[in-house]
Amino acid sequence: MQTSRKKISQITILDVARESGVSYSTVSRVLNGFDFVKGSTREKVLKTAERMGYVANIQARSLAGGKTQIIGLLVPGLDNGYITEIVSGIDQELAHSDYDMMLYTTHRYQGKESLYVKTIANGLADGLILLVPHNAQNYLQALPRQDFPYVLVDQIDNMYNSTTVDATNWQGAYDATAYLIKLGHQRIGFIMGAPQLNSARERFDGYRAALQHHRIAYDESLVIEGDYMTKSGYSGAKRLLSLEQPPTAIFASNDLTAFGVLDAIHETGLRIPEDISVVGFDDIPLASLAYPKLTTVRQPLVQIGQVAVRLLLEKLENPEREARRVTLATELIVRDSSAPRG
Amino acid sequence: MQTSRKKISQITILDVARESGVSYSTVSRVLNGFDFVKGSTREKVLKTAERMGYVANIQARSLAGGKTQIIGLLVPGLDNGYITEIVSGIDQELAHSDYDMMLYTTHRYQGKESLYVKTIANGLADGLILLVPHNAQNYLQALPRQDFPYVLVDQIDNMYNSTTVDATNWQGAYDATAYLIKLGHQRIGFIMGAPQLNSARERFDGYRAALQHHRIAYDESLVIEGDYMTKSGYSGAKRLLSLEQPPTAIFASNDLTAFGVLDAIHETGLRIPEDISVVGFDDIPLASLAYPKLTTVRQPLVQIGQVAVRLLLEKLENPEREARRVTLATELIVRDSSAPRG
DNA sequence: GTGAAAGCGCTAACAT
DNA sequence: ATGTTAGCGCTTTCAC
Repeated sequence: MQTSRKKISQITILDVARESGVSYSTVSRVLNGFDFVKGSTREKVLKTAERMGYVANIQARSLAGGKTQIIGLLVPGLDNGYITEIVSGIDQELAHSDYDMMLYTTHRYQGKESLYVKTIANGLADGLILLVPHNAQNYLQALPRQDFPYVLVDQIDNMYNSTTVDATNWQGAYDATAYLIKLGHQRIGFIMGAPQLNSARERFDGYRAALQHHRIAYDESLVIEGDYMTKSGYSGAKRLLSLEQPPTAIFASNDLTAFGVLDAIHETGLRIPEDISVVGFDDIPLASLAYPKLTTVRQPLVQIGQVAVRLLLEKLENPEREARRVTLATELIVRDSSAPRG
Repeated sequence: MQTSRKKISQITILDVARESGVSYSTVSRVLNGFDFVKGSTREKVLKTAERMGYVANIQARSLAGGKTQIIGLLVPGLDNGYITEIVSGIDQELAHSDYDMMLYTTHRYQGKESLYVKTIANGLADGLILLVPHNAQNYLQALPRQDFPYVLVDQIDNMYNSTTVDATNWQGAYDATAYLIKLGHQRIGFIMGAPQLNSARERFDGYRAALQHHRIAYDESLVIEGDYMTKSGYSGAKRLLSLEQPPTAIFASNDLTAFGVLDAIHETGLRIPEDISVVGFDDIPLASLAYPKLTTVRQPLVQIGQVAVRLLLEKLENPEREARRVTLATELIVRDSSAPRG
């Protein structure tokens, strides 16, 4: 179990110190951008460090109580345009900062999440972004004390008062449903997302609210449980289509689900949108690549990631800052998968 | 510049030692699975560590010369199903091991790659997987001595004798082209990938070889430079379609490019595959979601990731192991975007 | 078998 | 403005 590899010899701060004729800590100060260093000394140190190809040892820095300039990112998985878009936003925003990103996937690793959080918070990173944590409570509990800076994305928590970023899920779903109603659709199927997720519940509520406001009776048989995955869209649509009175439109809780719906409908030979309309949610990049191009509710995915980073950076700079919740607006994007009721 | 956050107090190995009435180093030995520890002691230590919620500090472990149980992963970006599929394979395989993954995106950060490599190799990780490094040489050079374990995915390097994983790009392209020829196509457009990538050149060679073997004259006007991105597929197809004698089939160097081709063709009103056939490469998940479903050359993406991990783990266990190159087979997947010449 | 002690490379008081 | 020194939490000789 012990393959004690020799430590690869490194150029340390000490080497740089020796080489540039100053002390140990002066080099540290220069490297950390401290003020009280003479200009000429700073120059000299920087130059020799550069010349010697010095690279800071993050472990040591972290251990000694310094910052790692790394922010941890916990995501369920990478198999989803929704996630990767947000990650991309995080990535972009981080590029403008001095921070690097370290990404952990929790997918398939049940129960490992809290270990990850602990490890990250133990010093591996200066801050943490939790993407769609399926049970935020558990994770947050794992945080050693609540003073470790973190931001929740697309999931609220009601135990700790966390800083969060999300989108107007309710409003988005309401808008999409109202839009379909305006097109003349009365029987609108709904395929729900993973019910443990806040967004799924909010979208469901938005759907129902729109029906109610337009005096359309809520029909339980038109609502299918799902999990935000393509498969659930496929099977859900199959079920809806086999109803005695099938819907003339289907609102899928996210685009991935909508793709499954599209597929199921294609198989039956029905035409989209002539025979049946389909609307998704998220506007992931593929939405406009699908055939027909998907009408959907756009979440500003990239922006969500960027805002998450900004909020975290704020916290990092000023730990006393109050937690807050930022909710970004969604927008209905009408493409080719929806049309007036035929 | 200095927001000296207090170090968050941790449960250390020392706490566990005190609590279980043994020494400091005994705990370390137990935690590292050393042999010479009495069974009862081991039990006791393990139990108290568990009870106290002890989580190892990776920084400290690494600094002291231990292993981090982290493998670093360098990817250009996450905006591509091709990458995320491989990452997913890596992730899956890692789940069966004691290692965690730390992912770095180099996208947009020109010149930062070698810094990353250095940082990672400095102790942040025990090994490194480089995904499609655009100029491997530069990175590898950065590795402090050549004894840091790493694996190259989908890119060969001819300077250092690196362990690599890739797929049969040449053969795959040959097969796809030969298939189109067999369908009766004579004028086959080709949209190339990013020319600095090995895979792009190999696929191009495969395309030409197939033409030659079937005695079809190579027509330069049918070959468009691209970069593996959707846009280049779109603009490339537009150009091909506006030719005096447009091709009856287009072979795109990857699926992303093929999507752009599909889009461009749809816009002109031409039917796929009746009027024109399209073939891609990679078989990313969307390939079967596109309309029409894309005929493509499947790369075993997930498997590539898995193999990369296995090779790295081998190296980790036995640093003396020789470098080797594993090339996995591609497979032509015929779907709905190709048909005999009309 | 187990404990004591010396670092790993760095930051952050504390001096000067 | 710069040097000195004490750790951070851990692994790893070296003793016992």
